[in-house]
Amino acid sequence: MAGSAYERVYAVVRRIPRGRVATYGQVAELAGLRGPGRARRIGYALHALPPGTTVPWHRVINARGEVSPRRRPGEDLAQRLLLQREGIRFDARGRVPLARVRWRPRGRARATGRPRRPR
DNA sequence: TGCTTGACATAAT
DNA sequence: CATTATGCCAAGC
Repeated sequence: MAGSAYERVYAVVRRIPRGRVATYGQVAELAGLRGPGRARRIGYALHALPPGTTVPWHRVINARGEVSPRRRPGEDLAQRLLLQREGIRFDARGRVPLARVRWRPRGRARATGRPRRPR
């Protein structure tokens, strides 16, 4: 039930508006999981989603602005089509301009389009 | 109970 | 800018 790390992740993904995308790291941070490595769990959580879910999992992509290459060929392609269907354009390299389509949650948390972590 | 894999991220080359 | 190597944590077997 609610309270699980997965539920928090799903809750965040559900807030992603149509036509916008979020990165795994961004979702992880918004879900309360911070730091490197947590992003990996986001993919795991989404993969655990049951069929027929209402969670817009396809709006979650990697930090490169690219659809993560998955083990099953074709799945990533389907994700790309879903995004294109929402008005998101991909360039020849299969990447999306994150600066333009990245979801910017306001008031709820930071993750403003600023680089996260100075080195 | 312990090892391997994984829808990633970051730093280095 | 692309690729390679390493780190992190949890779930699956």
